[in-house]
Amino acid sequence: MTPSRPRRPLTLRDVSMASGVSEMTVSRVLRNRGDVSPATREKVLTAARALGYVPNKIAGGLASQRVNLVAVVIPSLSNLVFPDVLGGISAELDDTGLQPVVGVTHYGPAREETVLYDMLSWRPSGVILAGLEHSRASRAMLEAAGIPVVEIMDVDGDPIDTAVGISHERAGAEMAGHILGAGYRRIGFIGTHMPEDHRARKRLAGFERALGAAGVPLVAREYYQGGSSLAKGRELTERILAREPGLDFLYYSNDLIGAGGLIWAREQGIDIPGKLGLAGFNGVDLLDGLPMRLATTDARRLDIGRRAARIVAGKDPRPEDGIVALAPTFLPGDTIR
Amino acid sequence: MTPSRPRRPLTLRDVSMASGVSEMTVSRVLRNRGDVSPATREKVLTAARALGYVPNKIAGGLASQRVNLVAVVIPSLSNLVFPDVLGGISAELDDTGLQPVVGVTHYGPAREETVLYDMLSWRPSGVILAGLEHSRASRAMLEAAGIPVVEIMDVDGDPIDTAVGISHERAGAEMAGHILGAGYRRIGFIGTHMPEDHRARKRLAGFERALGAAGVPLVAREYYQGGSSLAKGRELTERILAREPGLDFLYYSNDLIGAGGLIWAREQGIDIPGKLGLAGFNGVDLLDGLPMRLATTDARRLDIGRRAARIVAGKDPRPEDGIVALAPTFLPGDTIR
DNA sequence: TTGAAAGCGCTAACAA
DNA sequence: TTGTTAGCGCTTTCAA
Repeated sequence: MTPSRPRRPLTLRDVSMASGVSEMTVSRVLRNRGDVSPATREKVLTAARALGYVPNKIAGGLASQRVNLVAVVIPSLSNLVFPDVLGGISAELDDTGLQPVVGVTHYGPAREETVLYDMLSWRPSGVILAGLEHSRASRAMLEAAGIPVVEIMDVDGDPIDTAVGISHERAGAEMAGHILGAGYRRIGFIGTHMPEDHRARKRLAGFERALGAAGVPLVAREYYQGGSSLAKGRELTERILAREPGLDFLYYSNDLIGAGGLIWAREQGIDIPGKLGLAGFNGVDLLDGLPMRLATTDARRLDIGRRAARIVAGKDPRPEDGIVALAPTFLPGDTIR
Repeated sequence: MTPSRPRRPLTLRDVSMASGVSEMTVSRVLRNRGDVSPATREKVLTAARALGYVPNKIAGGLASQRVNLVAVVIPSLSNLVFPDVLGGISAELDDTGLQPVVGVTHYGPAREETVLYDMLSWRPSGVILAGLEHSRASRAMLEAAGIPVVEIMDVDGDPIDTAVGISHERAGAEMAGHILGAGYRRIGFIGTHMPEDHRARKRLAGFERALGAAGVPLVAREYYQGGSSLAKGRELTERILAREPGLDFLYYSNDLIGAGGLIWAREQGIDIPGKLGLAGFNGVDLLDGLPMRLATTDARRLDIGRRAARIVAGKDPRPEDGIVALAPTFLPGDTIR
């Protein structure tokens, strides 16, 4: 038999009355806290189930001054990379009783501020947020919150508390090394319109630095606005090669536009990787299965999520210097000779 | 100057003392509620900002018995379709003061139960969840919650409260109509291993029903486990055609495996859409830019998110029969002749 | 092992 | 327009 629709939400007191056990003891049973006799325990659980009681965490959180939430603040969900990071986070949080709550900023610092304010107002046990660049107000809020704060994805900068990620500067530089090592010399770059995307900017900086150190200039760049897609990659690749037909390598700021470029170039009958080499960034496996595998860098998304979660959960200690730098890994693919 | 790290979290009282205004009035200012003189208002805001005060929603929610959260429960984030749904939801919630909170079930009914229990314990103002199939206990919880519950994606079934989605039965049947209309007769199906994916199952049922009505049998099916990817699509397509070389059409349960099949078939030099036609499902735009555009059905993800959110937010009334059926839309592409 | 009292930080309702 | 009082539903603390 289904209990009828309640007019008033159920409270501990209802369970207490139904079971003839004090509220306090009901509370203990429902949280598996303290010693309760098996008999009492059974009575309480039966009553709670019969009523369909769901504890009120609002009240519980207020009374205990603790809330089992971890705020996770990321720029976007449609980016392919963040679902992986989230996967790592929730896998690692799973056995801790902590729950991730996700907020999305759409790469806007003002929006990030709002999202942080909203999340902090729930008094979470920790914060994981993408990037090291935040507004003054955001930093102030995080510092004042008095909880673990882990900035993820990037380690090129000054963390508020702890940073877990890769050095994008280094990822760019290492890719330059592989490209130069393969003998390419007329190199172009295709990426999102910068200011908001700090990590892409740092990769490009590292990339250019390493090229420069070898005396090779970056011959051309093509920027775009808005989301990444195969179609964007096609269009930009066509455009940059129209402008600079002599290019023999294209470094893309992500795999998706890189794959678009790859598809377009193959359609044009361009010899890849002979005449033209290509590389992307991220190492998304969604694209496995294309006719040719794009060279790229594994950005260690899953590991970043895991390590960040471990620190927030107190499974790992915060490192002295507050920085956990993972190694970006070059994935050769078929598009570098 | 930065305020020093607080030992004790700030409360309204701190703002009250710092500004010389009563707690109640501070509360009013911070919520823009009731009439407050501009002068008082200014005093309060200045003090709050100087201290770096962030209101405590736990306490607020308990006192007001209202919480501006909407629980959104979906099977997966890596599915490409759910980020779109979420986009629709948060776009529509944006000006309502309501905040979506996302929970992920990984297609497990038991996991769904846990997630729902956890979310309901925060006493959200409404619930949006994917699908019409839930455990007995989940249904009971939702019915007992006394808040708007919108089940999304699917309308083939009995909603707990309200359903917003497309009829997958109809989507399958309509696709069959287009395929038959184009003259294909030896048709195969490729999809995920069923039980957990009710919507794919319903599409297939509608598809077969419509084929059957035309006296055309479904010649072959190929199921797979685990996530979708281009690689999976290649592999399954190769396998089904090895088994049934005479097939002239393949209907895939999603665009990603369909695209994998498309890429593989082109590599084999198969004449598409002449010798072999292909269609997927969802209408994900991530894949725009492939050499050939896969025929598919737009599952109306964004609209579903928007309509669901409007109902939860009270912008739209709940329809009498509790069902908002959107029309799945055929997108022809280049893979049906 | 169980229970009683106090109070978490805020807001509803009412009073001034 | 501002302030006072009570209490939201739970857990902490202490006592039995």
